[in-house]
Amino acid sequence: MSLPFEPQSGPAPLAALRHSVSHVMADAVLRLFPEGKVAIGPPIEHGFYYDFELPRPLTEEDLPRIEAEMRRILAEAGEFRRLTLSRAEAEERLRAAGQPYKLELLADIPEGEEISFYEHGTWGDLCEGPHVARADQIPADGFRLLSVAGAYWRGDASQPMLQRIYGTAWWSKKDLKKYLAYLEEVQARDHRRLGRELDLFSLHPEFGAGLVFWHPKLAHVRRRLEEWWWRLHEERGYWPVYTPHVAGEPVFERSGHLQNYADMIWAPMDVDGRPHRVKPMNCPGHVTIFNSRRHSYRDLPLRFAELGTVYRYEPSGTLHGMLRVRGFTQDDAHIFCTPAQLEDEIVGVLDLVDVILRTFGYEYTAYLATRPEKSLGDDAIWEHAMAALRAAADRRGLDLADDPGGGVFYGPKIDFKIRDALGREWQGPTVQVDFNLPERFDIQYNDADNTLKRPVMVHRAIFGSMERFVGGLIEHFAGWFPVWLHPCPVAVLPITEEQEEAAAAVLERVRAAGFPAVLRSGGPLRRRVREAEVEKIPYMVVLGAREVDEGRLNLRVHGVKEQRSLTVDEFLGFLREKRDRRDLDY
RNA sequence: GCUGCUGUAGCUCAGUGGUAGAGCACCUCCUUGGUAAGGAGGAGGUCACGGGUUCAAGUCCCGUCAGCAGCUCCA
Repeated sequence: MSLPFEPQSGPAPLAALRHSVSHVMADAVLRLFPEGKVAIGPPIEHGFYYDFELPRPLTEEDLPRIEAEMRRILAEAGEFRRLTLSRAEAEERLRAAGQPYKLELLADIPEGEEISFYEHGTWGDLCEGPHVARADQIPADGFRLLSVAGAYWRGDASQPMLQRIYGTAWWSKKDLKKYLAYLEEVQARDHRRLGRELDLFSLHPEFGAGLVFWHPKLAHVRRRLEEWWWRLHEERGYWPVYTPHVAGEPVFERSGHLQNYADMIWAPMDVDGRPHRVKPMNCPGHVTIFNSRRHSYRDLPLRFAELGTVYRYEPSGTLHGMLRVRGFTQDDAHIFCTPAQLEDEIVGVLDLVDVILRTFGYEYTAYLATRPEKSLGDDAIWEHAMAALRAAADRRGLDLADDPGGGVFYGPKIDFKIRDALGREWQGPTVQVDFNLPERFDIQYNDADNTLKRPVMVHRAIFGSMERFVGGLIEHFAGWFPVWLHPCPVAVLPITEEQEEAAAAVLERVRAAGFPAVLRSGGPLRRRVREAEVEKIPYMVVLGAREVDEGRLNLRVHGVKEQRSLTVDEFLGFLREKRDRRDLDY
């Protein structure tokens, strides 16, 4: 993740600063809670955390107190000293300090490795370092404690839950302020907040947690995306299919989903005495269509596409707005091809991924996820698939980072990570080769030599889920959708009642050209301009007596200082161009 | 799912165990306005839900549901 500013450098790497601040924080927390136990406290991307076991839960109100204590410590701490101890000495010291978690960490240090402590003032901690040299190098106004949350000891859900304090630290107050401003920007773009403010979507517990209601404006965005998506797929030889949302349980036993992911599938419902399930995936449906007749090698590759809505029973604590939900629509497709066609098919997918991601201004990185420990299929077939993925990426000039062992049990894949306007990374498209499902459903084609062969299957999704992708777009664009997606790019504002008729005529023409628009009359213009701006409407057409006389309109564009005078035709031409080129700016 | 926090008007939030509040949004009227908040009035509440303590609960206790910050998980 990259930040929109270049942080100042200091006498040590930022990570050393943050690590040191985390030590000072642990010192401060133990001064306030002498019976507390400390666990781990590493530097992280833009700050640090430290995990504690404390006699009572911390609240946000404790953070300023801890910060104050930290500043007291900094004033008197002096040097950060590194000392190496023998294992016995270290054990003795941690036992005396009553620090069971540290003793566990010590026991994990392999024999023969150096055991080091870092001390400042009266505090010492088992630690590899590195740290700053002296406490006075830490700017007292360059750090801030941010939040408290639970975290399992060693990240293991069966271990005790500790309390984690997150903080951030920089070499200057200026950088800290910039970072806090960045966090505020992240908050201001939060799709849940914009979803409410702009009336985009809602969630309703009485319908169920994690089920999204798309309000008209966001539904418009989605429809535009879907229309474009279908056009791109039809141009590339995909065929639309529709498959049922519910299936008898044996379908998911055969696919293996029930055995492997029972927890993630919604509870069964009884239909005519037989258990049925709501589908967690679209692939069994697509395979079933493939299998409904005998295929020739001449049919391949066969590409089935569906905006398929699936339901997965995600744990309650993981639900998050539109980004992590229990019902969502995948932009799913399955390609059935011969092993020899695999590489070309993957090239086609990589090309489509690039076309789609570039349109939104997303940068992306691709990862090749290789064979995991637990997996199916023999080595030769894995090798062939990985070679195809690599060769395809190579032909596209796409660099593949490695994700060793990150593949799914049924085959290797390429995953994309996308970077949004704030430099944050999101889970992006995925292309997966599958050897398992063709096997399980015994799918075949009749080859040129009149023998039955097993096709290879490629799963791929580009948006991933409409919910997650559109939620991400809300944040990426901060609610300012580009013209081609915008649910209402134009507000027509007559200055007085005198211009209402002319305004209505302009409104009609804008709408007829395919752009949603609203007419807002009554009350001061200032107010209506503000309201349209708050609603994130990029184009305001202002009509006063002057404009009506001249047969022109006055155009106010978001983010542009100068107003423009245009005819309606010029304005519509301008809008069409923005739309058809899918421009990202206004 | 786990830990902690939170749940009061559509939104953001005040509210000592004793008659339910503000700003914004909404509605009505006035204002006819030149590029980010004109004025006045009005309506709006099962204080998340279910139990309990108490003469009395928005307020204290327990449970449920949901949301939030993380953790674990995400075929």
